Parts: sequence; structure tokens; C-alpha cells
Amino acid sequence: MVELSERQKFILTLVIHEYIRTAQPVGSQALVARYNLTISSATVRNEMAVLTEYGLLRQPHTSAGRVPTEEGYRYFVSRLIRATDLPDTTRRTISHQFYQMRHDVEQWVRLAASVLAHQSRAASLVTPPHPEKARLKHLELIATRGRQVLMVLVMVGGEVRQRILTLNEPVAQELLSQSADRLTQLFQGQDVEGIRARTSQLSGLDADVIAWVIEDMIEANSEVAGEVYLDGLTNVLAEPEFTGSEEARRALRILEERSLLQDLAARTVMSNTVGGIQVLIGGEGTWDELRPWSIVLGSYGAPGLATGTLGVLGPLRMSYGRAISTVRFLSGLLSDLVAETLFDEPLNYKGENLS
Amino acid sequence: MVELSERQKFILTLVIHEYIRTAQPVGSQALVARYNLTISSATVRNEMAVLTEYGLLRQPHTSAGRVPTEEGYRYFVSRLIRATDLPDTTRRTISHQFYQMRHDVEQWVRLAASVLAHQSRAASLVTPPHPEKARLKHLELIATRGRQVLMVLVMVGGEVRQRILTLNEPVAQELLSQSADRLTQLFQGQDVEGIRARTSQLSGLDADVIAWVIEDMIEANSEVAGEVYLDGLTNVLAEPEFTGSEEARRALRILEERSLLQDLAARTVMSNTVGGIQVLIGGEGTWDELRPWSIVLGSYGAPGLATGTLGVLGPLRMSYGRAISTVRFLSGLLSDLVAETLFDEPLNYKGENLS
DNA sequence: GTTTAGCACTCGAAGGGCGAGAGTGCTAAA
DNA sequence: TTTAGCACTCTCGCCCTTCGAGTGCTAAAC
Repeated sequence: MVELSERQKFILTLVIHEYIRTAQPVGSQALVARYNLTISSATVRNEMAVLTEYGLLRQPHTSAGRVPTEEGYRYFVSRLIRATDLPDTTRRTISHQFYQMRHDVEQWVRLAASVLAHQSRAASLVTPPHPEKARLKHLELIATRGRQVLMVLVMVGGEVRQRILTLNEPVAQELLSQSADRLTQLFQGQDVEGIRARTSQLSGLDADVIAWVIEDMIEANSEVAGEVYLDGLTNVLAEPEFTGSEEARRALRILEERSLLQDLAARTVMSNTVGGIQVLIGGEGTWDELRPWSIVLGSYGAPGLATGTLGVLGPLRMSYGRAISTVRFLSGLLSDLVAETLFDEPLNYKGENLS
Repeated sequence: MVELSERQKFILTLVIHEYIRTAQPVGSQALVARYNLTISSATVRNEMAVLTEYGLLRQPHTSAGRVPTEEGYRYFVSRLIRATDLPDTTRRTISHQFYQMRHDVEQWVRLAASVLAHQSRAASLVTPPHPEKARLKHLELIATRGRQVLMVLVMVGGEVRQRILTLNEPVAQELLSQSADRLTQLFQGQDVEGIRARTSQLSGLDADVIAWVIEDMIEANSEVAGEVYLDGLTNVLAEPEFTGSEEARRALRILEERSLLQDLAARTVMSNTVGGIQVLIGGEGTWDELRPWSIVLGSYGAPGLATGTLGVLGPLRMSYGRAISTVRFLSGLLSDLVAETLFDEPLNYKGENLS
């Protein structure tokens, strides 16, 4: 990437700011007027011509103002953006809200999505914490009807999975409970491999049940994120680039398409990384449907144990600074909560968040 | 409501059909031409004038065609609509899909929302089955970290609730399990009142835990529907009445506003009822945000045990026939699944659905 | 060499005018 | 009671013009 002069960087930054603010192509005179620049519009025009040459800006048509290209945004995000933190009072307020409802993981996730959407004024996406490798904590079998049995699987880290089994023949609750206790004793803390290694010892009901358990744990491992919580869809529809009906529909299809979001959440290697936060601009060439979108992604959780993803989805001209700082803050906050509440781990971020 | 002549009813029906099809005001000549009517356009015009007088049709402006009013739709839905069933092959296909995944309630709900959205070509809403009065089936306590304990509550009917408790002092898993077993033994099958009546016998850990259990069960009772599953949002944005950006935004706000949907799901008494299905047209005067919407609602489940809601949301000119028949069919199908899988109940609808 | 004033040129957005077409209500005849 | 005929109305789409913001280029100023 070409090296820019300080003045060129400055002008690129101003253009991007102004375009984010107004959603209109930015002209040289307008820029000089609005920011009281000490240089003339002709100079700005010359610099803009250079930036256009470099592919960082473009003109929608001759004799229009300039608009940042994807490259321009990338340059801005990776080299020019100033990492600002959320104001102290805001952080305190948000922390407070989370610590109010520390008893329900689902509520954290919902709240995180809501806060993220509000702060970034875009759409947000949050997945619940999900074990990287499922380890069994507890197994419960509950008779419902005839051969139908409700199996409740609690994983280390608190994830609860349930499914309905159909046994070959009815079994009394008494026997089910005994089997569940035996299996819990035997396999507590084990992952799929650990369990598989010792299934040969089992027989009868125990063997049947453990086969279901293994199947479910494999499913749990292969899932990257079960549910994806969304919020702020309306924010994004309010943006002028999505007001046309066709664009709006396409936008919503993206947000409704769970598999895409899951792919997204699964994505770990990305082109631009800012302090653990990944910024995906315009689909980065590979995701065609995401052309008009930018995505700021972060992850949270206890590394190696359970992690989740959170992110902001907005138009290319979204407010990257705000999105990044909010994602970063929430990522730390949720990591604290997970570590503190679900695992017996030291708190990594607490000091940073609350001080 | 005024009594209409057969011909007037016929014309009203045609106008509504045509308007649903084209989303354009319907003119007299167009109607005659399209349906090969044996009466002249002048006659149709006269009848239309009468229907307009009655408030069933209206003109967007003088010298435009006619559009149904809310009253017109209501008349149509309550008195003119022909209840058609889904084609046999469709029903079979759908049933098959459901019986494929009988092991996971969440998946039923998700599938129901998807099918409903596809069949009705509008947005759909489905809530999971929720006990009308929570009765305890099973209690489990799992130590996580220090004083933190994960409480898993299984209700009769299979609903699982989890929350994180903070005890006064750390307690070993051994003791927690014993307490959980004791309490399960003692209170199995009981509702909140039943449990409350005998709490005085308890002390120590058991007393603390049961207080949490009661609190959670009260919460369960007060919730009408926990999660609301949506699908088909894009269908609705494709409709011409929601293409403008302002309308689209408002539409999405409705669908994003969970509380409104929950209110809706809670609503049991409605003005127009068709075979157990409730049709809410244009907010029925009381819900202002719903002015441009119609909603077809049904419920399912095992009465007195656990019920859920499912519905279709679309523009006023949605295809009521299709929506109603799909809701009715799925309502029966889900009721079967719930009764068959979650409760030991005879199957009420099975014959109807699969024959 | 860099910056800036001046200027001709370009192009989209906004507004006005116009004709076409669909639809109505009314009247009078069938 | 129904229908043909007719004058009238109103929207929609189209074209045209104007307006103004913005550009690139050139030559002068710093």
C-alpha cells in the first residue's frame, strides 16, 4: 500500500467522516467550509485527485464529490482510526445493567445485542457462549410418556442441551435416574473421546443412553453457535443505502439468513484486525452478498473453554470508531461475566472494565 | 351490518381477490374483462357505488378504482371466505418434515415458523409450547464455581429453565445433589401453590433452594411466551405497501418489538374468529401501530397443560384463505406432536391430519 | 516548487408542463 | 333494472429546462 503524506491522511479522514455523517459525496469546497481549513479548496482538490488515483476515493460520476472506496475504508480502519474508549459513565451504566441480571445467560446475550445496537446505531449480532469442546458435567433422564424420555445434558460451562429420546421399551423413572447417576459419575468432565474410550464397559440401558449422549455432544461440537441473537435491524434500514425496497429486502435477507451469520461468527482469520477486533469491509471480495456491508466482529469468553461472538453489522459508511470501541468493551465485559460466573477462572478484564 | 345481495357479495369478493393479486385499485371494466362477467361494467359500477356507501370499499381519489376498507376485509373474512384445506400432498410433506425431527421441540417451532412463512408468503410468528401452570417435574443443582450454582428446572411438559444461583456459602456437589433429589421427590408434579404449602417443613439449603424454585416458577407462570420465533420477514418487505423506507422501518419495528408480539400471542379474545383461528385486521382500532397489518392467529398444544401460539403477519391485503388454512393445519399438527411427545394424552387431531 | 484564484465545463436533482389512459358518475334509452 | 354513451377527473410517466455543486485545468502568486 502506498505511503500517504500527513495532509493526504488528514484529508482522507475528513472525507470519510463527512461521508459517514451526510451519506453524500464530499466536495472540496464543502470540506474547507465545514472544517475551517486553512488550505484552499483547490489544494484539497489536488490531494483528492491523488487519493482517487491511489484508489482510496472515487467519484460516482464526473463533476460529483468524492466517496471513499472499500480500499479507502480499509486504509482508514487499519491505519488512521483513533481507538477511543466509551465514556466512563456509559461504561459504568452498561456494566451495572449486566451485573443486575447475572443469573441468566440468555439475558446477557440479549442485553449485549441491545446495547451493541444502541451504541453503534447499527444492527448487532451476538451468540451465546459455546464450549469449544463439549465436556459433560451432568446427565439427567426424565420419563415423559411410554418409551419417550427427555434427556437433559449439562456441559461444563453451563450450556444445557435437551432432546427427546425414544427407547426400545418403557423404563421406570427409578431406573432412568440410576442410569443417569451412574453415567454422570463415570463420565463427568470427559469430552467425546474420553467417553468413547470407555463405552465398551457399558451394556443395556446405559449403553443405549451413552450413544445418544455421544451423538448430541458431537452435534454440540460441530455447532459453532446455536442461536444467533439480533437487534437493531431498524437502525440499518434507516440508513439511506438501504432505503430502496430492493436493497432493504436484500439487507434483511442477509440478517434473516442464519447460516450466513453462523459462518460469519465462525470466521476467525480476517484481513483487518484492531486490538482483537476484526473488521470485515464490503465482504472482502469473497462474500458477494455482503458487498454493501461492513462488519465489526469480536469474540468473548474463556479461551479454550467457551467462547461466543459478537458483532456489529452496518453499511460501509458506518461509524467504525464507535462500533469498535463498543464491541471491545462488551467483549471484555462478557468475558468477565463468563469467567466469573460459569468457570472457576481468574478475572482477566475486570480491572480494565470497571476502573 | 347491512345485508348484501348475492351479487354484491360476489363483487366484493372479486374486488378483494383482485386487489390482493395486483395491489392496484380495481376498476369496473378491468373486473368485467378479467373474470368474463356477464354483466356490464356499468352494473358493476352501480354495485360498487353501493358497497362504497356501506363503507366496504373506498376510492383513493375520485376517478380511481376501488380498494377494500378494513370493514370490507372484515366482512369478507367473517362471512364470505371459503375455508379451503391445504392440498393433501402438501400436508403429507409437511407432516413428514415434522415427524423427522421429533426429538427437539425448538426445531419444531423453527420449522413451523418456516413452513408458515413459506405457505402464506408473509411473516410468521411461533412461540414454543408453554405450560399454563408450571408444575415441577425435576430439579437439578450443579456446582459451578464457589457459591455459584446452576439450577436446572424441568417442568411437566418438558420445558427446561435454568438460572444461576448465588448461595451464602460454597456447598459440595454431593450435598447439592442430595438436596435436589429430596426436593424432586417431595414436590414432583406440584404447582407453585402445592410447593408453597409445604415449605415450612424445610430448612437450611433445601429452604433456600425452594425459594429460588418458587420464584422461577412464578416467573414461568407470568411469562406468556418466552421466545418468539419469526420467519419470512423478507416476504413482507416485498409487498408494495412496505416498500417505502418509512413504511419498511415501521414494519420492521413491529416485528422487532418482542413485547408487542408477546401481547399479541397473549390475546385470546378477538373480534373475528374462524374455526378457532382469530383474524385481527388493521389493529381493530386499538393497536395503532398495526394499522397496515392483518394478523391470523391460532394456538396449539394440550389444553390445560401447555399451549403455544402461531400466526401470520401480513399486509391488509394478505391472502387470508391461504393463511387461515395453513395456520389451522399447523395448529393441529403441533398439537399432535405436543400431546404425543410431551404428555401422555390421546391424540386428538392425528386422524384429521394424516388421513 | 507549491499553492491558489479564475474559469469553462459536466452532470445529476428538482421542478414544470403535457398527453395518455383508466376510471367515474350521470343520463337516457333498451 | 340494466346498459350504452359521454363528459369529466385525476394520476402517472415523460420530456424539457434550469440550477447549482463540483471538477479539472491553467496561469499567476507565494
